[in-house]
Amino acid sequence: MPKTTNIPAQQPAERRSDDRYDPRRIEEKWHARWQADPELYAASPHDSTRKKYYVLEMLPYPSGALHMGHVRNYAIGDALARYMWMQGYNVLHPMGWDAFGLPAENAAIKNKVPPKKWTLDNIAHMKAQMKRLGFAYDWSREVTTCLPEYYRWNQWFFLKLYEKGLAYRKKSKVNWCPECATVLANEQVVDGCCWRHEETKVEQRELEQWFVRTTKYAEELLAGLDQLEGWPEKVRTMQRNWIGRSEGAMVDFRLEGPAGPAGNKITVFTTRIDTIFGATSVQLAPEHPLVADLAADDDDLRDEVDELVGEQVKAKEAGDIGAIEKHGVFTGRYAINPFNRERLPIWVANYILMDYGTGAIMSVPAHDERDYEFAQKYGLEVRVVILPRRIGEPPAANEKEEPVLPYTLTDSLLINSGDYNGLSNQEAIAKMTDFAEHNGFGKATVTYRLKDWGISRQRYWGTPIPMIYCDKCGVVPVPENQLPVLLPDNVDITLEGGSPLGRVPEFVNVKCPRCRGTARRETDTMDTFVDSSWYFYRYTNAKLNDRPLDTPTIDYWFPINQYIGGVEHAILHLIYSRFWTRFMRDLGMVHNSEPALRLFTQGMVIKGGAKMSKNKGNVVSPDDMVARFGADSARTYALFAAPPDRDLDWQEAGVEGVFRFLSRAYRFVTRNAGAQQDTGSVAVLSPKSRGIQRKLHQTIKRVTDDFQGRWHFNTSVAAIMELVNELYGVEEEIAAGKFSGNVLADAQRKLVLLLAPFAPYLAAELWETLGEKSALLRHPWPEYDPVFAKEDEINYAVQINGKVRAHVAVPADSTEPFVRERVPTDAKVQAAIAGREVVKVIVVPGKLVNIVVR
RNA sequence: GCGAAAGUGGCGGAAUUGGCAGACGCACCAGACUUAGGAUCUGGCGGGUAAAACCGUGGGGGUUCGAGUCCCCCCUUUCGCACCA
Repeated sequence: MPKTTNIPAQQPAERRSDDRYDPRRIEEKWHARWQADPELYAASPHDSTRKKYYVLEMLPYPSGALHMGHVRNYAIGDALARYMWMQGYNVLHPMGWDAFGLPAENAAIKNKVPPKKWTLDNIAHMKAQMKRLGFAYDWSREVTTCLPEYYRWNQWFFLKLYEKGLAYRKKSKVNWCPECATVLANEQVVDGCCWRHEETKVEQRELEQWFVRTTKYAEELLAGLDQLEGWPEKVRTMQRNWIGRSEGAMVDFRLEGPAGPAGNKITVFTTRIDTIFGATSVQLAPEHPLVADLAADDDDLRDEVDELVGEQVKAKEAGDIGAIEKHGVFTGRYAINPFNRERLPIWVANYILMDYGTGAIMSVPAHDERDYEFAQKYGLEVRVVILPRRIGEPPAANEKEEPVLPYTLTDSLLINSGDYNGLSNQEAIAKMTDFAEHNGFGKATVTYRLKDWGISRQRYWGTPIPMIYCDKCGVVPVPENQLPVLLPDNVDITLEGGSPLGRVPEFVNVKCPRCRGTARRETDTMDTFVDSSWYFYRYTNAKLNDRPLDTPTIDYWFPINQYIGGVEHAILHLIYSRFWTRFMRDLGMVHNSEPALRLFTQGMVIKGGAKMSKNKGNVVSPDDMVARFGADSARTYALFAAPPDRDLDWQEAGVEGVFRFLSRAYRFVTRNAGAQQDTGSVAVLSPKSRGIQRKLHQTIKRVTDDFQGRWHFNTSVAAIMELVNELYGVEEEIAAGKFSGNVLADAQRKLVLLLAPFAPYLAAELWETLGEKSALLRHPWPEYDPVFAKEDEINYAVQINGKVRAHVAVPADSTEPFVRERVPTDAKVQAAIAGREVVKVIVVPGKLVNIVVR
């Protein structure tokens, strides 16, 4: 353990003990008091007299212990919650546990401890840590997702999804993580690897799985982003990209020659139907169903296609499908362009993806870089059909028909396109789509990159999917009144051979709810992102046991005013929960369409330039920080070291600095708490008293502005440090009885109020020291008075030709003409401009004077 | 390749609208108090100079009385997207 300079316990005992900041003593004292008062942080259920404020931090996975990222996240939310309480709001500030998930199973395998015990033990420990850190949570609303009281409603919602046609079962290629031994959603695959195992390549497996129809809300999820002005633009962009809306048209190209089982036409998706006269081939994804037909009697072609499939799979697994070297093979067959009856060769190409659009494209080498590259490689015709020129504009003298020129949809027109020549691209798109629709070989289409959410997991520690398979009746939902389907205990957990629940006969074997015949339960569990998609609704009424939530209560609390968490959930959790909210809205259970008005994504906590991780051995333990410096120092440092949206480099010496600051605040207030009050006759304050009064109000303004605006709590803390430094500067005057007692008492009380959101333990202790009996948390936030904050005198910076050469003090209420006249007469200024001609004098009121000379 | 954010002392960072660059903290240096200091207090602390001048916000240009801040070009880092037809 590294040696530190400033451990309270190591200070000699003979120092004046009442003068020494001992966070352990203070924090243990208040911790005990706060524990005894469960109502302290409770939100009022329905308080129409006060405005509500719902501040939410993303709930943690109970991995075992809090890390510094948690501390930072919660320190931000807690400061905000406490500030809003002091502003008089009815604050809802809850906490819970995202308690299902694979690590519990891994721990079970490794340590032979049941997942439930492991999880609940971890929760108990982490909850104690949170309480010790002084976070003001309303624990009466705690949500633990692995308990039947919660997950039964996951099952209930699943039945609703099924009832509404939003949950369905489908056999398809799915992402499989061999490390997790389970399927992953598309959102959980990052660069071809598992989101939890960054080194593990995700494999493709053909499985029958449950899907949730997130795509039903694709359009709305996209459009809603425009309204989410309180969300970081970065997150909105990421979601827009993920949804990947693309407007275009489907067009059928009839197959020439015999048709096989896959039909007699190729449907392509294109966003650029206006370039269709420039199409010189049709290209299929290697896994397109038609390819099997075309290669039916051609072993060589089949081999070549297999090679293409292999190349694509390899590139996908490597995560660089974008860099794949284009490779294709001509099938020997042709398709007919419905617009001009041309025969186009049909190719199969390794860069065409089956899971986007229709898995088939028309290739227009002249106006698409990829098609151009492919055409160059294989000698396909390049036919220009667009000129980069406005309609009616005369051709430039050197106009050439060149491929792949940059052009916009409005500044261009069609050529070599039959009846459509001379139209702008925009017009052509509309007319050609119409034409295709009227003639039955195409239609306008919107495609999305977003896919339905695969929620089946072949794991034990999750919500059982409430479905039953009956040989006679098929898929039968578990009747609502039989919920919850309880997760059995004592399950043999391994990471091999499918769902652990499948090895529990008393779970699997069940009577069919319809025909009473023998049937089998679904043995997969739900993705844990189901749990976190709606947990924040449950907080409003966590103990309801006859329904998941109470709509009037939701209407009072929602939407969430401020959501705070890591940017790593920009796609996953934040898109699922936006989906879930709309689904609940359409069930009539909530009336908001978005869960959260504002989202804040805090930066990471790093150490020595690297993210804290056990592998790198650079983890700082919150317990250790609390033991050595106290919770207040750890929390305040987490806010002081960097603006909350930036990465924070944890430096132990910095925590010591904050500890020193809190010590100074503590010592000042304890030493001067009993200062005598003025008798009332002092009309004019001493300059130092006035100075403190001014600094106090300037500080109130700075801290309040930070809460209202940018949340740069690092500058808030710095401002309070300045105030404390200034107070130290007047201690002699206080000791001599020359300082205004009223100003001192006011400054001390307000200093404590300003500290309260950041260092709640210290603030509570000092509040009591000052003889205050009221609850600090509900005490009104101090108000800034501009009259007190105003400077008496302004020290103007005087520039000569833009360089500062002197300072001249003038009374603060000086008019601009006065300053303009007074400043140049100053001796130092005179000396600086001696002998030169004054061309111009620029006065910036309250700041500076610039004298331009020649 | 496309898009976004960032680049300021030895370090973390300040400067919200174009107006005194480096607040606040760390580290460091000096002094005071002390048997002692790793406590506390006071002072110093971008480079440079005896003191000035002068030079300094990734680099280069520009606009302006005045640029960390605005404009143009370039470099680096981080993040996101990347044959999406």
